[in-house]
Amino acid sequence: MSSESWTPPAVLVAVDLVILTLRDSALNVLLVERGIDPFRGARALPGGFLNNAGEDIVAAARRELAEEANLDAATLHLEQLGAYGEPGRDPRGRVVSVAYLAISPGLPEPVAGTDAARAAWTPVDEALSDTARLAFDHRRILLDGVERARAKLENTSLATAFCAPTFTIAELQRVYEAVWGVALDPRNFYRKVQAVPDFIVPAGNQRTTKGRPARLFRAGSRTELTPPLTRP
Amino acid sequence: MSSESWTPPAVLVAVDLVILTLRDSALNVLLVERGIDPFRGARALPGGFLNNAGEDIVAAARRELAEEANLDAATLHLEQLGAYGEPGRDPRGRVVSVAYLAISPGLPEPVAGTDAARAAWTPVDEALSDTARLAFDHRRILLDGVERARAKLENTSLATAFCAPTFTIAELQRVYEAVWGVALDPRNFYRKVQAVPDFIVPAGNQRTTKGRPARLFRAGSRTELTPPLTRP
DNA sequence: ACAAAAGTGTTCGTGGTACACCCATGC
DNA sequence: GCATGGGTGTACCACGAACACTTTTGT
Repeated sequence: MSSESWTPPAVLVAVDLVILTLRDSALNVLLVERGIDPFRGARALPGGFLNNAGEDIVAAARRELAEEANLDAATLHLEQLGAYGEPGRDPRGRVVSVAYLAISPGLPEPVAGTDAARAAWTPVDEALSDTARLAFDHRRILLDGVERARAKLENTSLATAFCAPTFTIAELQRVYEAVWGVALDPRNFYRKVQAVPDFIVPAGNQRTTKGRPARLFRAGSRTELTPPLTRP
Repeated sequence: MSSESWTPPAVLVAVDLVILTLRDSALNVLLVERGIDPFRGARALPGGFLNNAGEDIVAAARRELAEEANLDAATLHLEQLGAYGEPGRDPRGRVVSVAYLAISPGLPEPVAGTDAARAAWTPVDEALSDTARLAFDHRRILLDGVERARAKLENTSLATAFCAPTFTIAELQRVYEAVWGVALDPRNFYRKVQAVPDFIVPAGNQRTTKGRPARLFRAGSRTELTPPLTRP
């Protein structure tokens, strides 16, 4: 260690949000167009600095979720991805950003006249394309977020966080197919998810546009999936 | 957002290390006895503040690894666990700590007359016992680190990071048994690990204290295990 | 020879995949 | 009726658990 009179350097702490949802059976992420430098005009993940020195980091994430995306953190899944603190990631100075992954059901309106007017759902494939050019290291953070979601679909009930309070098994299947980017057999999927105790529980009937009406389900109490649903 | 003249609050950033190894077929973690307040005299994870505003966080982790544990980060596994930033976790003020998980092979001497003299390998069971009373939120960080290690044994070649450059399959099995806390069938384990392409590759012969000599292996190029080794 | 640990062969049951088939609705 | 999607039955195959058995060393 150094001498006792040495004091450690202070840095700025920000939060960034990877907010994923399903739109038209495709995985989408919420991006904002930056109104200020650096990276003015470029697209970026929603986020911002801590409000004051006493604000909890996850509280800051929830606040940004409300401010920038008009989403209620109480109703959706929110978990930390990690800290991104490379020197030089922000040209303004030393900023350490704590990234969070949020999963939102359906499509709660592509945000309207709120503080979040500049926010727009963007297909993940497009956001990660070479032409997208996200601000800062947000491409890296988005990649990590998507990978985290992919992995957690296997072992946890995270998929239900993409769905409305009640959903059909086919809707749940579309979550897996969109996030994993694969096609699954509906008949086997149907039995597989019901074989996991307390993963999903029945909740009545529904009729769809075509074909036989599907049963409705709610998310059950089980959070860890045993056995896991393995991707092909 | 607030007015443009508002400046975000600065906080202190620290790194904490969960360094795991195997000693006598038991999972151990490196703990240091704190020489200064707060929590003077209590045991804590090795760690410290960033050296200066330009230091990369993972570089700070590597530096602490060398200073406090006399370990070379180039030779061992190091990955981020996440950020721990609850207000009040450090009585000195607002500190956000970025925790790292390090895996070290064998037992590179319980550290000697170095800067790390106060460091000691401690069985994880003991470190997590109710009487241990780790400083700050280090019990939580240690729990997360152990759980991360457990999970990654299934899907990655992390287990080889606990082993010397060459090792026998029985030694590799002891890693799994110690980290998972279960007993495995040696015969099935033997074939299972060899069935994963490039997980481990042969490297000559060895004789042990008793019984038939075992073949030696090195870690292969494969990092993701497909199929995974599932814990019973 | 005996003990101990390494390594092999084989059986059995479970669980996933593939796919044929039946059911319930809208048109 | 037919088309469409929901839901069921079942045969097959692969893989893991269990365990008898053989091999190679030290003493």
